[in-house]
Amino acid sequence: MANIPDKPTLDGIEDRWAAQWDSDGTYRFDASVPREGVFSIDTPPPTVSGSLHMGHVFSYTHTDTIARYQRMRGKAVFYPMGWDDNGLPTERRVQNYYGVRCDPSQPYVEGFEPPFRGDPPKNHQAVAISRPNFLELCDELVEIDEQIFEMLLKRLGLSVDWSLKYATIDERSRRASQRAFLRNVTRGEAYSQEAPTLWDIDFRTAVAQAEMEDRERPGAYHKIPFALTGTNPGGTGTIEIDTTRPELLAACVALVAHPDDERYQPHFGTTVTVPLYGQQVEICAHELAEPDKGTGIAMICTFGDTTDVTWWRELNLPMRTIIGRDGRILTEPPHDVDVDAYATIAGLTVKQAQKTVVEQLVEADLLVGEPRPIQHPVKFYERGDRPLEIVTSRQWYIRNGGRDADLRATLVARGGEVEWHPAHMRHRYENWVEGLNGDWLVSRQRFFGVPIPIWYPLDEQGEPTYDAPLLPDESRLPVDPSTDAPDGYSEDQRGQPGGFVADPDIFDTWATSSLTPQIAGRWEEDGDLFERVFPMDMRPQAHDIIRTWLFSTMTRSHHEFGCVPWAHAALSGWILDPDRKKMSKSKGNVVTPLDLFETYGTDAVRYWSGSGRPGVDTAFSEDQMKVGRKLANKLLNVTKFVLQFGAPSGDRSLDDGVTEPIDRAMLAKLDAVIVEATAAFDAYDYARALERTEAFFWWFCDNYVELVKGRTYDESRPDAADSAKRALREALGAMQRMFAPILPFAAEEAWSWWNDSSVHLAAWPSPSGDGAAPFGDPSLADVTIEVLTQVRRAKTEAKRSQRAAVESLVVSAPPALYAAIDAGRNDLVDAGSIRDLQVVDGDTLATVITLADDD
RNA sequence: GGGCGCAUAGCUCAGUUGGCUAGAGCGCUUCCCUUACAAGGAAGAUGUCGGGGGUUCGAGUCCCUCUGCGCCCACCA
Repeated sequence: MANIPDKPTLDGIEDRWAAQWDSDGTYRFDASVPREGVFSIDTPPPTVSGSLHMGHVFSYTHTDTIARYQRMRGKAVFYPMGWDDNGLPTERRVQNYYGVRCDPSQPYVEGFEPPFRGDPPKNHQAVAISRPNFLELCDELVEIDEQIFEMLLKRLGLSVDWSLKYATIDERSRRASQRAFLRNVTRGEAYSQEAPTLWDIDFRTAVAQAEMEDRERPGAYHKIPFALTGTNPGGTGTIEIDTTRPELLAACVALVAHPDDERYQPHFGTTVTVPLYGQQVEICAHELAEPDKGTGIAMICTFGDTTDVTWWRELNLPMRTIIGRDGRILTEPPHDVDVDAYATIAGLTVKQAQKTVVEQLVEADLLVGEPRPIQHPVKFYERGDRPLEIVTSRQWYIRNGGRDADLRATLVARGGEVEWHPAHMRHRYENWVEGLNGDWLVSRQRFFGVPIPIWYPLDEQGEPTYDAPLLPDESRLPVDPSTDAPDGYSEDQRGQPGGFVADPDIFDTWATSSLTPQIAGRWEEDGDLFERVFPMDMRPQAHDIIRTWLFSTMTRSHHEFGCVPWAHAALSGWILDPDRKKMSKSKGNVVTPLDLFETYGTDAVRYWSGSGRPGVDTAFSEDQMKVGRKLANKLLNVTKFVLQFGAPSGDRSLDDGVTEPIDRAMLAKLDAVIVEATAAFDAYDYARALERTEAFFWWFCDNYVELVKGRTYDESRPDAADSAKRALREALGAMQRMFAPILPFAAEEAWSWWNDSSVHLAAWPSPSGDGAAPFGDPSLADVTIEVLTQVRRAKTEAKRSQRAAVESLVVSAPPALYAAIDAGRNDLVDAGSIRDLQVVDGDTLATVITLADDD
C-alpha cells in the first residue's frame, strides 16, 4: 500500500503501472481454469505495416474494456495478441522501405545488403532480388514493426497476455494454416480449378471477390457496327453495339441480346463479322442482356468483365484470350483473328491498345459518332491502382456457399447462432453471404506467405497431373513444397518427367487469419488449452471486414468443427475526422496515438474511445480527451480527499455502520448504477457503463461529497462521521473498480493508495442492498441537494463566495418532504454555512434565503 | 435495384419495456483562490426532439409516410 501523495498526478503513471503489471503477470491467463470459468477473445491481429493509428486505439480499447470487466467478474481471460504479418501489405512495405522488388528468377545472394533502410528517394529504381533474399527482408522489417506495435499497445494499456503472442507467418500459424487446408482438401471442401479469375496486373495475382471494390472511373461508349454475314436472313447490313472497351474487339466471341428483344430476335443464331479483326461470331440470346442499355445488344469478350464470364460459361462460347497477366496484349493472336490487324496492338498495354484501336476504327469509318464519355463503376483490387482484368489460371478454392445453395443457407444460419453487438450487424453478414457468386479463392501468386502444401506428379511428358495432388502427412508440417520433396519422391525428381512439381503459390492472408481461434488456441498442438478456449467467447473487429475475416473464420470453423467459432461478435465503428468524413491515413499531418497519449494521458484517450458506442462511427475529438483527462484527474483527487479522513473506527458492517439516511440514500443510488453498469457490460456496451458510472461520479463529487464533508470532519459526532467515512469509502471503491476497465491507469493509481493488490484483479462491485431490501431511499438525498443548489444560486446571484454565510434559510415544503429535509438538515447547514434553518409548510419546495453581510 | 443505420441545444451525443417542467459534456455568459482538485468550483442562457399523418388519457419513445445524410451489397455492356 503506497502513501497518498500530497499532489496527485497522472504524469508518468502509464510507464509505472505497465511495468508493474508486466512484472506481476497481472493479465496472465490461468490455463487450469475449466471452460465455463474462461472468457476467451479472438483478438484481431493487426496488419503490421506502418504505424499504429487511431482506428487501432479506438477498437482495441473497446475490446480491452470487455476483457477487464470479465476478469473482474472472476473469469480467466484468454486475451492473446497476434500480428498479421504475411501477405501483400508486408511485401509492399518491404519494397518501399528497402527499395527492392522480388524477382524469383534472381539467384540468392548470401549476406545481401539492401540499397536502403528507410524511405529510398522517389527516383530510385527498385533492385531485383531473389525470393529468399526478399523473404529475409520481410522477416527483418516485420520484426522491427512488431516491436513498435507491442510497445504502443502496452502503452495503450491493453490487458493482453503477451505470452500468448503469435504471428500469422510464424511456424505455428503456417502449420495450422496448412493442416486446416489439407483437411479441407481431403474432405472435398477445397479444390483447384482452371478458370477465369479476377486478376491484378500490377501485383500479378488472382484476387478474391471479398477483396474487390468498385470505383467510379471515366470511360466512354464507342458505337461500332458489326457487319451481318451473307447467310443472315436479315440480309446485309450492320448491327451496332456500344462498348466501353473497344480494345477487346479481338477477344470478341459473340454478341448477346435479351431473348424477348424483338429488334434482335430475327438474328439469334446467325453470325456477324467483328470489325478490324474479321472473326465471325454468333448472335446469342441471354436474359442478362438489358434491352435499354447501350444499343440493347452487347459484345461478349473473353474477358471484359464478370458478366462476360457468366455468358461465356452459360452459352458455352469459345475463348479468345488477348490480355496477359502483365496487363499487356498477348503477342500470339487468338484463333480466326486477322493476324496483321492483331499485330498492331500486340504487346501494348490495355490503355495503349484502346487508343490504337479507336484510331483504326475512325480511319476505317467504323466508329458511329463520337465516343460518349461516361462515369461508370470499374472493379479494382482494394489495394490495387489499375482496374482488374480477368485471366484464366489454375487456382485453389475453398467452398463457402458461393456455388452451393445448401451450404450458403447453412452458413447464413450459422450467423444466427452468434450474438451480434450491435445486433443489426448481422444483416451485413447475411447480405454478403447471400450475395456470393463463387467459392473462396485462396491461392495467390505472391512470395511472402504460407506456401500451399501441395505437389503434383509429373507424367511421362512432364505435364502436371492436377487432379491427383500429392499431400504431405500432417506430421511434416509446415512444409515449403518449393524446397521440400513429397513423400516417396526425392529432390532430384523435381521437375523431371515421372517426378513432381511444387504448387508455386501461397495462401491469401485471409486463408490463414481465418484460423486465428485455432492458432491462438493451439489447435491440435495443445488439446487441453484448445478445449478450454474454443469456441471462443468474443470476436471483436471492425465492421468493414465482416465479409472477409468474420465470414472466412466462420467458414473454416464450420468445415472443421461444425460449429460457430465464437458466441459473440462485437463490431466497432470507424473513426471519423472532426468533419465527419472517414479519417484517412493519407493525410500527412494526422496526430499519432503516441502524441495523444503524451498530451492527454492514455486514460484520456481511452475515455474518448470508450465513449464511442459499439458499432457506431465516432468523430475524432480531442475535446473528449480533455474531458477524459479531467475525469481521471478528479478520480485521483477525490480519492485523496476521501482517504485523508482516515478509516472509520471500529469493525462494523456496512449495514450496521452506515447510520445516516443521506449516506444510505447515496449508496442506494450507487446500487442502481452498479446494476446498470453490470448489465451494460454484460451486453458488451462499455459506453453505456461508462456513461452511467461517470454521471454518478460527478454527482457524487459535486453534491454528495460537498454535502457530507463537514460532518466527516466533525469529531463531536463520531458515529455520524463514521457513517460518512464508511459510505464514502464504499462508493469510492466501487467507482474505482467500475472505472478500471476504461481508465486502467488512474483507477490503479488511486486504488493502490489503499489496497495491496491490483484493482484489475479485484472483484467487480455488487450492490449493497437488493430489490427486496434496498439499502436506502435513493430520493432522500435529492431534496437536500435541491435546497443546497438554491442556496448556491443565491450566493452566485449575489456575487458572493460560496463560502459566504447564510443568515437564515427558510424552506417551505409539503409535509411529505419533512423527513427528507430532516435527514439532511445537519449536512445542509454545514455545506451551506447556514446559521439558521427553519422549515415551514408549503405546497411545493421553495426557499427564502438571507445572506449574512458580515464576511 | 436490394439491405442497414442515422436525424434531439451552436458542437458531440444520452434519453432501454410510451409517463410529471426533454438531459449531459464541450463551447458561451456571470461569479468564486473554498482546508481534494484553478489542469478547479458555483450558477445561467440556449430546443418547432428532421416534416406530415396515425394509435393513445399521454409520443423524443410505437405505427405509416415523406425528406436529408451515411454505410453495405448487386451480373450496370
